[in-house]
Amino acid sequence: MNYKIPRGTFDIIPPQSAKWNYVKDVFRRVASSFGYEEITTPIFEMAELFERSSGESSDVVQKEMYRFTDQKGRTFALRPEGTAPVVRAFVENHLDKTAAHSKFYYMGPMFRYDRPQAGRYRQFYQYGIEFIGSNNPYYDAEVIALEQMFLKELGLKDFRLEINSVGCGNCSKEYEKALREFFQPVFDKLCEDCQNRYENNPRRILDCKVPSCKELRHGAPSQLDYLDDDCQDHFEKARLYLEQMDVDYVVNPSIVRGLDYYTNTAFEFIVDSLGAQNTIAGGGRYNGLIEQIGGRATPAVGFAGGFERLILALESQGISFPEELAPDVYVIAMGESAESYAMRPMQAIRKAGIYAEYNPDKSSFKSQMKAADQSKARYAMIIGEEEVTLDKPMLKNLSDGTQENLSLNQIIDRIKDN
RNA sequence: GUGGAUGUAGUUCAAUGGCAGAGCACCGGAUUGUGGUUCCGGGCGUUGCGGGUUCGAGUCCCGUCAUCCACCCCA
Repeated sequence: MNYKIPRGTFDIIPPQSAKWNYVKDVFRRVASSFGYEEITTPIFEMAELFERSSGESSDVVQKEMYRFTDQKGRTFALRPEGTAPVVRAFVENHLDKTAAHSKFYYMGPMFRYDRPQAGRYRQFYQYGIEFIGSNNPYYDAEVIALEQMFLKELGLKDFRLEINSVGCGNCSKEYEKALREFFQPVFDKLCEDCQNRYENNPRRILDCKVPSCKELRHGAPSQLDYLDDDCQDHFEKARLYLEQMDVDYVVNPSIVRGLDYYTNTAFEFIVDSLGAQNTIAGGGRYNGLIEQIGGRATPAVGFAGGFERLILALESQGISFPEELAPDVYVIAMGESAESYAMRPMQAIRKAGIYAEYNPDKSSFKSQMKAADQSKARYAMIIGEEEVTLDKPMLKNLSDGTQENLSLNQIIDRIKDN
């Protein structure tokens, strides 16, 4: 084998591809029932789009972005996430001026240079929802309810929703200041990672798994105590709507989003059994992003989910996917004249929308019957010298063993009847 | 980017430093007109790749690549 797939990437081949299509179909259906429409953007954009939107100091920008320059020296990046491109498209198509609000869903590959492990890949596939155009907390609840309905529709069990509010530009900064003041006296006792977090993202100290850091954060201030009146009200209303829509959640004040543009509501859907990479979807409100990208200030909320992790979770829970496609009819022909005769009824059957399978490489009659059986076809259409003379193939019901010589029309009717 | 585990047939796994094997799957056959069971037959695998030690390496050593686990980060 001379060529190998790049690290952290994977092929989606049958029968796995059928599972992916099924999950995508369900997502499309659920998104449509909430009025969301599909948007597709390029998989690469100007690198600056992500640098500005995600935040220069974010891990995504600092070390995970696939950057490249083209023949004219322009710097692009393979998209590490889906929201910034959607917002770019929104602004570039003047939707900030022409639409009261926009409801988008998307799916496609994202790219991050990260060390692969189960549930984490360098090219991975996300689905996402973006609602742009209102600060009404109803929409926070709507996008969350959509994701929950999607997961339930697939039959996923044992997942939980955690929500938080990270506040707006003002109260968020106040809170981080308070956090730094709280940890400042014990700075030397924090682990090395947390000492870095202290400057870059002090909220993450609340998430650290090192026991000593867990001790040190007892009594640390909570973002929820630092929300200003508007943010407080927004969070309460979003929670109320969730309750009214029967969406179960727990408030987790230590939820942090990795990208800089999030405001107010932040949330994650988590499946514990997945291991370290257990967040299957995450998102929140990003009221400042559109203006930051150059559009008119427009509030928005959305989320993204990972197909790999979702499918991993579904499989580990033994959830059934639609059965693989089995032929309706398996065509068996004996002898040269039968083989050429068989083409005509076979094509007619296919044209009628019936799945007919045929394997000319199987030599003996017996091996053809065996193949018909293994294919799980409902019927075998058997054609030999007699059938050619009669111009009536034999249709055999493979589950009860009955068989009968029938005209082409009779065959099609019979198969369509059940 | 850091630490650890593992790489043998399509797959799941064997093989004290001494002839690379088995189950399952797959293919063919047991009178080219009747399928699931059964029986018979079918494997020359760069033992992930490259070096080294040795009379001899799947096995020991070094490097490398990949996967997995944890950290980190996140979907």
